Amino acid sequence: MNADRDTRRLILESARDLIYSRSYSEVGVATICERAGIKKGSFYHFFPSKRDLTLAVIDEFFVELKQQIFEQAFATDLPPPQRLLRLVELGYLFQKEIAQTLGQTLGCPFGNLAAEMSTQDEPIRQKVERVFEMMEGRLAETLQAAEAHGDLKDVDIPATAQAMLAYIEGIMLMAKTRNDPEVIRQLGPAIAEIRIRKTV
Amino acid sequence: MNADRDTRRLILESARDLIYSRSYSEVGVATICERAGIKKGSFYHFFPSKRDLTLAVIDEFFVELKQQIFEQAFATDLPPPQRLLRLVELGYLFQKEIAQTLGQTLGCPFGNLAAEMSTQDEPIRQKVERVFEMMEGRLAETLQAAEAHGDLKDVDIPATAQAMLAYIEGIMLMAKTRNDPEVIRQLGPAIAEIRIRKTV
DNA sequence: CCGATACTTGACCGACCGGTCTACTATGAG
DNA sequence: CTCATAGTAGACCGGTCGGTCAAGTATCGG
Repeated sequence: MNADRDTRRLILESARDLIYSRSYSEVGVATICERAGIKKGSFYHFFPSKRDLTLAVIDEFFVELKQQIFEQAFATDLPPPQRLLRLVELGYLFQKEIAQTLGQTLGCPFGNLAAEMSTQDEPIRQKVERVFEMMEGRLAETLQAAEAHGDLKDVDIPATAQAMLAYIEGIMLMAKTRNDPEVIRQLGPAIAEIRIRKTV
Repeated sequence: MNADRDTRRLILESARDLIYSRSYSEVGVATICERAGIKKGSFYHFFPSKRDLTLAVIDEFFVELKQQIFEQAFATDLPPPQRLLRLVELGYLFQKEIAQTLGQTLGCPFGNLAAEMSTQDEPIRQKVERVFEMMEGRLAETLQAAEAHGDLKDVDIPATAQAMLAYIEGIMLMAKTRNDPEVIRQLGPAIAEIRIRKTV
């Protein structure tokens, strides 16, 4: 009953790595089990289906990136606009490290799943949508703070947060398509320019 | 030798629709043949592999969208900045129409393929990269024109064009994820704010 | 030490995957 | 009319897909 958690974690981590670096459809349950060093029977003891595993992987990934990226990026030691630049820089570093070990730029794990699965699996679509909403919330808080500082006026904060997330996702997709993390560094700073004005 | 072209077109169009509305991996050769009303033997007479078919589908799609969207958007009857807004509006209308007939917002066909396939199939990745480069070229021309009008200063035009494309791709992905084309309308106009300044 | 429960194993399922092959037919040029 | 070639049909291939199942073992509380 403690190898329990171990096996579950093993499955979760091998699935996270494989699905992120390839795609949902390209990775089979057999491959996930092989990488985790377990057998299919064990897999289905912990997860009722490949889809449910994927739902859990999304949660897992979000917790991880929250700790590794968002909490650092949005720390209040810098003024709000510079937190946006730090977010982009951390995103770059994350992709850069992956590129150095795998030789490939993988982009955003949530964006990848959204693009592949949104029309194919409604629960996965909804889960990614919720992850995006949480990211937008963090961005909106930062914009709120900027407004309080007097750095921002007449801006529709939720819409601008959403636009900034869209821009980040776009940059990540371009980096993946070009297979070059430097794209993030070059395009990233323009995030601070994005504004959706209040419609009065 | 004229049913020839017909069959090829039939395959191309059914593949375009199916891959766009689902994904590369989710659509099998058998399904494409079924929708096209032909048999597998005919398929492999025209295309050596599913991948080669997909390469042809990308070309096909690009020609189509160039006529349906880009040529209209970038027509010189409007001043350059408004051409960007028209591009976004045409993108919205395109997604809206699909949403009305299919009940789903599909996003950008190239972005979808890039997200799914970039790490899996190098020729497909390169082809999508080239499509993106062509779009960036069109955007850069428009920025060039804006600069000539005096509407733009000290801007790194190729980088800004790339950033604008990233933003468009991001918006399309958000619209797909939320399954709502209105996202494009709400976030689109901020494209005109994006600027990457010249590093001197 | 017992019994229940958690966990693991590996064989197995039908369906589908991309792709091949042979035999057939339709069509064009000479 | 004839022959070569383009196109079509459909059975077939080994391999993989997600998922199941029965039988076993390890580990637990009592």
